[in-house]
Amino acid sequence: MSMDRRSGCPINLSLEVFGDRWSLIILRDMIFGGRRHFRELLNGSMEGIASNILADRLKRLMELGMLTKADDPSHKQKAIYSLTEMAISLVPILAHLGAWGRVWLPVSEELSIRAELLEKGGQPMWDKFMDELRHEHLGMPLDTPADATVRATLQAAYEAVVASKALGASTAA
Amino acid sequence: MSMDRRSGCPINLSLEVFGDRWSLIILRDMIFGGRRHFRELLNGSMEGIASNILADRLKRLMELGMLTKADDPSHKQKAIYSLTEMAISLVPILAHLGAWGRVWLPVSEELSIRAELLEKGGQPMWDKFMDELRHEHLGMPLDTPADATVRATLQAAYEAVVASKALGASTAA
DNA sequence: AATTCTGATTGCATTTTGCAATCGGTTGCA
DNA sequence: TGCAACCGATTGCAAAATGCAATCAGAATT
Repeated sequence: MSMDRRSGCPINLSLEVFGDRWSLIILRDMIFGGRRHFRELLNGSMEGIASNILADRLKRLMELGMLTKADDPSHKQKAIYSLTEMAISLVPILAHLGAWGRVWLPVSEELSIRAELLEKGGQPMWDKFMDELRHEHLGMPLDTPADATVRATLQAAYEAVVASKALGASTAA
Repeated sequence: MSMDRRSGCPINLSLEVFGDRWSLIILRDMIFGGRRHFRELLNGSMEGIASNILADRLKRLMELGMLTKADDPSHKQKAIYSLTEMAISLVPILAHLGAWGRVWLPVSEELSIRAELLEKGGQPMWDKFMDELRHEHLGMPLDTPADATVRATLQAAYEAVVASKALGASTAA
């Protein structure tokens, strides 16, 4: 992954950050999956990222200022990766991207429910989510502490679809 | 460029469409630059795309349903590339991406003025722009014909910044 | 003491990219 | 009629990125 700086165009520069097949997947798993450790990202990735690519992209995202790394007090070898504000502010873009993909690409039902909810929730939901991420990753106080976090809400919806699909399959069989 | 279909996640599938360094640049030049021909895209590209990469991406974007190709009546060898609705509906994503890049990346002043105006214009401006693109590329009637198109407005702002920078440089020297 | 888990690194084959040269056909101009 | 410029690509080749499996050393668990 080179860093050409081919032009000062905002879209081009953004593409030089995300214009590969893994960087945004890693950020997606951190943001929506709540993953913070190397192994979580490695094994939890649905798309099966290779460890050398993961290591390379984590390093690159740190150099770009999207992530920071800190020692995990509970384990001398563990590193905790945190999102920076630069990465947290991608939430609206991810929401739009998910919404677009849901319309135009062959998404699976259970994996697109999150995108659907996030689209319907709109800016208020994105703001709440970003606030929660700032709390988790930057240690900032929550604006308005809520009983159900956005991530938990999305996760619950996902699991409900998976359960209903399993039920439908078993009754149909 | 392979088409893995690594997972049915909307973000992943979107990334399998845009997750490279050129596809979105080509769409940007077609959408904001109004380019329709191979040579226009080849020579007009600020980032200097190679002709084989351009040919490959145009083919791929057509396979994905983002572009169509038609003969140019004025020239037996010329092909006109048109955006499909799938591509036109990327305008809000490009607007967000530009806005994000403008905040977090070392954009140049003259190249980011468009992103700034597009961000300030918000959804109404995006809607108007998409309407104009549908007219240009799909032959649809304009909802509300306006004197100044969005593209012309953005282009004029760009040229004003270039001119003022040139003026500033000459008076400073 | 042995096993498992941690965040990586290494080697290697395959694929993709970037670059320059070139292709056969078309057009505009002298 | 000749000829240069232009049309959308294609080809060859070196360099870089990717995907995959094996492996690493230190730390924690059993």
